[in-house]
Amino acid sequence: MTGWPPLLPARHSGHMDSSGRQATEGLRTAAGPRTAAGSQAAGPRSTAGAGPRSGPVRLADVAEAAGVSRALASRVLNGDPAARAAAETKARIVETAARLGYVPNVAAKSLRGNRTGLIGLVVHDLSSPIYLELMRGAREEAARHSYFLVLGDVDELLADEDAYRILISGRRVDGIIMQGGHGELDRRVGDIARALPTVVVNAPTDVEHEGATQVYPDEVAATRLLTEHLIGLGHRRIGLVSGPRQSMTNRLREEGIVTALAAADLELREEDRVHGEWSADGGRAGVDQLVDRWGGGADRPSALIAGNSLVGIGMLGALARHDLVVPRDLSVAAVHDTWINEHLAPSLTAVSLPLHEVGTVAVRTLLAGSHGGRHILSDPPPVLHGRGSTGAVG
Amino acid sequence: MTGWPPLLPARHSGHMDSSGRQATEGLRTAAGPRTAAGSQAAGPRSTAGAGPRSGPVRLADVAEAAGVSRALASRVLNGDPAARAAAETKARIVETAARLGYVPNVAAKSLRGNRTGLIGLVVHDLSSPIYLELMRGAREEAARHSYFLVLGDVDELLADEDAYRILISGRRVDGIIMQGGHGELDRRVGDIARALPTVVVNAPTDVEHEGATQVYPDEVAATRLLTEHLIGLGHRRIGLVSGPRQSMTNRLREEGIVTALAAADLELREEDRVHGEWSADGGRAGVDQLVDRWGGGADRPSALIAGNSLVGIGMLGALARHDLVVPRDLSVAAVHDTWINEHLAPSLTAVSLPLHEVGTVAVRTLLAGSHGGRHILSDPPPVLHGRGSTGAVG
DNA sequence: TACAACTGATAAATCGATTGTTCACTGGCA
DNA sequence: TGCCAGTGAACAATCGATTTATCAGTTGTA
Repeated sequence: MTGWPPLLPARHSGHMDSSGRQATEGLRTAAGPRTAAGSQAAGPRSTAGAGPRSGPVRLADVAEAAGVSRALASRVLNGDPAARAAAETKARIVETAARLGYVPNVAAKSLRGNRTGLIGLVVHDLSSPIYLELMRGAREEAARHSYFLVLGDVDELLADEDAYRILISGRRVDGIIMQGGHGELDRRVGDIARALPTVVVNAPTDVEHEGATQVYPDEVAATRLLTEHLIGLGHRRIGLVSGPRQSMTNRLREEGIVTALAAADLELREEDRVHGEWSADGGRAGVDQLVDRWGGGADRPSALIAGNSLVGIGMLGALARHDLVVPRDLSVAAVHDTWINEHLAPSLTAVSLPLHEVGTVAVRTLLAGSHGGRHILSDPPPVLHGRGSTGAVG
Repeated sequence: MTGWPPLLPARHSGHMDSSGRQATEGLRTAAGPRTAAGSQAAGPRSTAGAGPRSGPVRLADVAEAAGVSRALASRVLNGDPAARAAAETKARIVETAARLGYVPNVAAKSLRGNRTGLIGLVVHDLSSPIYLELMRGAREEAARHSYFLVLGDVDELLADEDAYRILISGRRVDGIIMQGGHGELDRRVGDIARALPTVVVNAPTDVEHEGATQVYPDEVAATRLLTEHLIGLGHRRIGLVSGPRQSMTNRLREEGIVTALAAADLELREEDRVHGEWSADGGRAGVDQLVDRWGGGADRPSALIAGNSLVGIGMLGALARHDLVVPRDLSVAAVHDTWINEHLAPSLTAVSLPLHEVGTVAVRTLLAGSHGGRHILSDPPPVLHGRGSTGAVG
């Protein structure tokens, strides 16, 4: 009625914990002591005297109710082929478990089985709709295998030695999926991968981390498609506002653009590209910088590619503020198709990457045992969504 | 080198699992059998003959190395005041643990302590930037208490009896934070709260779920502020595009609007409100509907309030498509301030709600033992961010 | 008639940490 | 000397499930 009894347990005064946190603080689940019976050592089963048990149903309860041993109950309920039991017995066990509402205790399973059923998902950009799609894919695939996702944060993990140790070394999770593209983290991937199966997603790095598998979409194909679309519309000079120049993601995306342009005997001019952050602010800053370069003159690209969706949103806003009308004065096309794109004014042309699949495959790879190396997803291929922000040149 | 040995274990042919999933599939961590020594029953400690142990460092290892019992090591490392040990001994234990790189096994701790260190976060709208902020707040607060968040999905949980049972009854998490506003789930909150400490966030429901605490921001104050802003700009007729009419969230938001309007002797006309989904699509549909009602005439509100940020984005897009210029023809203001708002063209005026704090408080409430009832967050208060989408009437 | 093989099932060890209880000492005091 | 209280620390039960041996019967077979 009044809710849950478990309050924060009385705090110990001295903490040996290296951090200043309240490690002991927390919840207690409902169970409580099973029977007040304290010591009754090895006496012959004292089935008498004990109440009907209050806590959750244990395997032992099922076994007892079904009149078999815990061992057999365990095997039958887990579908262990080594469980040689009469069909009738099997049925009885299963039925009893269902009747009693038996649910295995996860902690006990983990302890014994050395497997937690959890996958750590370590991100550093929880606000990006781009990353969310990946996260959803991962979650769904994990669920399919009865796994759950545990959320971690890169910066926190790096800042907090303890959290880091607990997550990585405390065997709290069976494996880790990390969002790459975070310099500091990228440098520690090796350590992590040595402790746990590790998959790095969606932001390839140059270093081939020992043991960590990389999973990412076909970036080159995506920007190639985008560029071909623009060329098809008659654009001959195309600019780019992207993320950090040296990041591998950017380099791959540039590669796609350059390739497509080259095929049409065009090139990506040095003066037409700007590099900054992978964010809306970055997009705005990029546009400001370009407009500044152009100085009001007409000597400018007729189309701009946004390094990602966020950058694209920032660009549209900034262009409007500079009184440049899209697509009349300038076409804009972005990498990543999110739900926002079609609601912008003008709606934003974009190429979609299979981020959902990246998440899916990351989990699958992890569960199958990661082997290091890179895994480029080319299926499904990038798809172009032509919208209002791109128009024919002229 | 080749990566992680643990592949998917050979699959059992027959599954007793009620679902069709591969419950046994998964990862195995590195440990492996500790020593090949099989049976050596109760013989006097055979410390000899065993290698130096390959797996992770256990408490027993620390104890042995420090020359004390496991019990004492445990107490000292946990800062248990009941640990009466010479200062020197304590120091030796702590030092040894550090030197060996001891990290407690989470599963063992959970099993013994009946506490997992995990909080389930069950959402049904992982793509909304609104909800993300809440999620970040929750994650941060959880981390502060050495808790981690486990991600769940409402629909999945409802659809998959097994997942539901594992998460709720399997003692996989110590408590649950649920995103309210999902009819089907709202109806089952009572069951869940009976099994686990439960907090429902950000979408109040009428039913006072027994045992579940509700935490949400001061919706009324938010829309009141928004409305006052518009009235201050000279608007006398204000419309609303919102979510489901009967949802409590909507009713509270309408209440704020009506209150503010009444204070200025104005009212919210029936014909000026539209109800639909809490999404950008909903916003678009709402505008389409209103425009249809107006039929091109000038008999319409001079300002519209968007029930939330997503709706606002959809509205701006739709208005542009109808050739209505914001804010010249119509002002628009939304509930929720997200990063997108300032990048839209025009930038979107909005009132910010303390979603981050909702997440924070939800976790804190859960850890402190939830007591049922409602918890309305009025600190920090809603803040108005005036931007380009609202202008003086005229 | 033995011996092996198979059936149906159980006992007990194990996973790693926590914690109630007990034990061996050492001084202090009568 | 004898007893009590306080220190410093160890024993052993426990949490709940998995799994390796092992066992008692029964059948088949050489």
